[in-house]
Amino acid sequence: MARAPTHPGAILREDVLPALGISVSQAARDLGISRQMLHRILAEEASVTPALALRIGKLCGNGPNLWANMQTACDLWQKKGEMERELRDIPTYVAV
Amino acid sequence: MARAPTHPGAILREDVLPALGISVSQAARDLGISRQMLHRILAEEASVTPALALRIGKLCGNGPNLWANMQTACDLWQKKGEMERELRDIPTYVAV
DNA sequence: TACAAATGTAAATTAATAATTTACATATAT
DNA sequence: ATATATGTAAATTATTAATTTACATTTGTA
Repeated sequence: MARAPTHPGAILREDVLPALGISVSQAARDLGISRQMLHRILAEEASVTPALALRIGKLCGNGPNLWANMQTACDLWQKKGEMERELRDIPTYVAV
Repeated sequence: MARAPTHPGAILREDVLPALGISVSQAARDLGISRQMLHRILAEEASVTPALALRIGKLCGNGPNLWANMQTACDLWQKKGEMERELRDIPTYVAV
């Protein structure tokens, strides 16, 4: 079993905000979201929706894809755990 | 301006279901979702959530990533359009 | 030290999205 | 002709995202 993918909030918290040298409050203001929302992302409690990926991507200058893809990896990992039983019942059609 | 990314429903409709040779109703049964839901995906009206990407990935045998990533591309494209004004107001911090 | 601004969390509420259910009109195969 | 499948739509329910309000703590600085 591989290990859970890194949540984008961890990267923001550990690497990005320190590198930018701005506070959580300032970053939230810049991003145009509430600081509570940003706190929840940094605590890995809230997910980075497409809208948030676009905001963060603009702030950091590297676009939304990195953030959206990290979140997608987390979503898939989590759902896969929740859906184990249901997924077992889905057949796999093998290509002819 | 690049063109809108392909919706996963288009691939399902044009390529996958024909190749599998099963009906929409049968695919919905196999996937464990309502056929109305599958119809909406095929019509590119509903999005492929992580849960759906896992289901479709199991059915096709190639995993959820292709489906989830296609949907993410669509989500980002759409939101980017809706958020143009807000995104303009977000500054970009340039790395030192 | 006092006080103002910032910080971190939590809970309540509102808004947006996902999914099912019900319904109905049409088509297709036996 | 009749049962099964198909395609769509609308109403409802469930889930998730986001804001707002609130409060206790910390930090900088006058």
